[in-house]
Amino acid sequence: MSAVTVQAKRPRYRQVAEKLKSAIEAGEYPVGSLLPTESELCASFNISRYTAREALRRLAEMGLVSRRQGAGTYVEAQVETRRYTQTLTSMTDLLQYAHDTEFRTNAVGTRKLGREEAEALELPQGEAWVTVAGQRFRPGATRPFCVTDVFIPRRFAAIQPRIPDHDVPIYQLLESRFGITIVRITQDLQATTLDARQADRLGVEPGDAALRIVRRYFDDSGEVVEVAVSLHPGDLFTYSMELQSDAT
Amino acid sequence: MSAVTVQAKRPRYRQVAEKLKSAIEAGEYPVGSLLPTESELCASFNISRYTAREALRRLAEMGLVSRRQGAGTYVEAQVETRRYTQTLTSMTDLLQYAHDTEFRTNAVGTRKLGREEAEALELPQGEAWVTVAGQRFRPGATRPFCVTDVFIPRRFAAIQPRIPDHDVPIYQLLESRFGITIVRITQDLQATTLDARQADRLGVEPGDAALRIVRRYFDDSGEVVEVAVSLHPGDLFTYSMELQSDAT
DNA sequence: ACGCCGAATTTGTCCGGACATATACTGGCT
DNA sequence: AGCCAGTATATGTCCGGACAAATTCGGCGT
Repeated sequence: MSAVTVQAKRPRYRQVAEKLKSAIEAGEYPVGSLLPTESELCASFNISRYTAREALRRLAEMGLVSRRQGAGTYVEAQVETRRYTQTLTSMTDLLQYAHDTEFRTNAVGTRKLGREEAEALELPQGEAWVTVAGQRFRPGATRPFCVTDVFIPRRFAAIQPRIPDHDVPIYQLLESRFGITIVRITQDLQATTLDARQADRLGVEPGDAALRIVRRYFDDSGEVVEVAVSLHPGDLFTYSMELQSDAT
Repeated sequence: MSAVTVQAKRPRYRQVAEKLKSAIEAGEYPVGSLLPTESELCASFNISRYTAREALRRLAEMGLVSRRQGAGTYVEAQVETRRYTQTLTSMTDLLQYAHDTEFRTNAVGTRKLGREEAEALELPQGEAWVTVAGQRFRPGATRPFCVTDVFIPRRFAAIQPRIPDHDVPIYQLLESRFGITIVRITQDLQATTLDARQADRLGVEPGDAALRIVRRYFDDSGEVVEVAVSLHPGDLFTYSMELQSDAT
């Protein structure tokens, strides 16, 4: 048994990938520089092109390199950053309430935002927005666990009639009605104290704590297509999320 | 020009992948069933095994199928679900505060959890835990924007001396000291009203609203290795997250 | 100086073949 | 009936070769 075949249980392309990874981490190939070409790797490691390509593919999947036809293999990062990702398979995971909850629309209209309101939402004031206000109930509950204010740019005003009894999220209405694709969502969560009007809508006492969630939906051109502000009484709602580390 | 070569610009393996994807979506291959073997695909599509494998690899990357050596290719899902993912590159993204904030340790000790406490954290009572209490300050601030209680299983008690002036998150201490890898993190966010003791630690008034975040860190065997409970005054802290849709 | 064109280079696609390894199945034995 | 070994089958690894397509770059002409 020769010393070269000590770690022989792992496939060849993996061994090559690990060697290249170590070399990158050691700074032998700085970020931005080119890795050896496939044929050079074939020669230096005495492997076929298949094996070299498979090794490079692994590095690309790890995010360490990127490949461009005709150009070569560029080093993108010196270390493989461990990442934690939260994956939302269904929108239920985002909204955090089951599909069988009941939504009651309180008001639908169009209006310009006042200064305070616009600043609080970081939206341009002076523009007209379609606004929707509603409450959400768990089955059989008398007290809502959520009140929501939704703001939609005026160019989508045509969906207004379909809002009052919508049983899918409004952003989905927009997607199907206007052929939009939501590619980015931001969420801000903050604890606030309820004022009299908010407490009344939630059926709790003024001064109680509530979780305020501001969701912004963006389409592929980066435009805001919906802003939703939700208030949840502290005793009725918990926002849960789970993060998995990306396995290598 | 024949009708077969109409969509000729896309590579062959992609065309095969799309055909198989359509067949899966049409229910031709139900979830749980086996897709044709590679050699069958080679025969029916008149392609080489390379092309068949490349097509199947794409399907596997989409999550539609899974492959097992010796067994075959199983259908995993009927449709490619659009997913939104939150990616945390650095832990700063998870903890939501910059690295230059200052942590002051108030107390480190070991104790058994009382009934109430254990139930609130969903941890087994009766066991002894290493506990750490501290505050976190923004640079130059006199009021903390966060007070934290950390619970660590007793088998990690050896890190206690390194806690008081730690400048990296405690979970990183555990990882490097005990060779653990955190593979899963859960977070629960809820709005609460501060009692007198909590308000005092935060330097605010009792009855104020606060954001309560419970973080649980799990290692690769599924064991809890750390539980951290943070309280943030509502006026000083917002938890922001950004979700991207997975491009196909 | 500037742009265009062609040659060299590099990765992408595709083929045929071979052997390794994991899994499932079958039949015989206890 | 249940266990075990052998066999068939499926995917995994690896090789050699060939052509396609994208990129780069130098040289040529204007």
